[in-house]
Amino acid sequence: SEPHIMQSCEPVTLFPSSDVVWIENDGPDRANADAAPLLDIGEVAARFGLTQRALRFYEGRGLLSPIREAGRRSYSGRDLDRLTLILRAKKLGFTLTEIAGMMHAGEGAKTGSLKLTRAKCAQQIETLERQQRETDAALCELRRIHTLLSSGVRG
Amino acid sequence: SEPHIMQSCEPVTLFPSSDVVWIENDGPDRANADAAPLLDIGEVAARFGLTQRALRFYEGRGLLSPIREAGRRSYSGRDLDRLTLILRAKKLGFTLTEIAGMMHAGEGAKTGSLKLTRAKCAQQIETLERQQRETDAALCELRRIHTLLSSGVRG
DNA sequence: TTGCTCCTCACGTCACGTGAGGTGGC
DNA sequence: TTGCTCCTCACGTCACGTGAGGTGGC
Repeated sequence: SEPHIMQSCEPVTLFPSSDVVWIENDGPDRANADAAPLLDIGEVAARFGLTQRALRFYEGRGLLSPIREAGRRSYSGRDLDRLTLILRAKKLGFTLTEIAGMMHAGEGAKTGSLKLTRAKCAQQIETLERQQRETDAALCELRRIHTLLSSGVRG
Repeated sequence: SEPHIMQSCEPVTLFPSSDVVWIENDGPDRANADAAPLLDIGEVAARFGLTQRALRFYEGRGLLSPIREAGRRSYSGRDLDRLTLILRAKKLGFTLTEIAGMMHAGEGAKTGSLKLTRAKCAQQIETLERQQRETDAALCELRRIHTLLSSGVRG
């Protein structure tokens, strides 16, 4: 019931002799449990802490494709697995366009997983490290200012 | 000629008995040097490492207002001072809307400086710290994946 | 009939990028 | 006339937020 838990070890599959990782979910059982009831958009939004608008937006971007029942979206276990993957990739800082590409590359080969190349991984690390340095510098400056405000000029 | 140098100590003025800081520039002499030649948008963009589009956009947001000479924008020393302030505040992670507010609050009181309250400063620190934690977690995971890719499966 | 949840446009936000078509002076 | 720099719309991008107006079943 808590999709936001911090995991210290996320499932990742190495593809032998290749520069590719497949990011996948730990519960390959849920997708098989097609007996599980379908969820409507309100339920999914609540469980994942998203807005309904976000879910519709992901669908518009081709990342999700729940079936329709009487015009309403109905999400299967497989849809929830995909959504979990999307959110994991988002946490890693990838754009929806990038995630769509990684999903597309996952289909056929290893359906239900995201294809992440070694080069892409390294590039993302560099991007986030630069961002980290910039935020560090900003925090340093802001803390200096805040210290001035706290310690100073009260009398 | 290098506007991007890292400064370990940026000029900040304390307003006695108040929870307010005025962020200002160290060169209050340049604004007086009105004898300095006016620069066109191409020059300013080149000197500050910005696009002309960005400068026009800041103007549209009311952050800059260079005079027009024969239809062309002409930037004074005072305009360059304002631009320097804008870029400093951007580095601290403030939005243009926030910067406009800080500039507005600076006019009349301490023209040519940005008004930063203690509360706003603390809030911004919290925002950046949360962002820092999220990026940290992402980097941790990406490095783990990258290590797997590097060390693993070559034979 | 009211109330709830869902639906589809479609415009707004943020900080610009990117042409499209036109002007002025060398 | 060509070439350069500047100009003003105005649409595109990113990931949604936010109504606007309408539907179906309890």
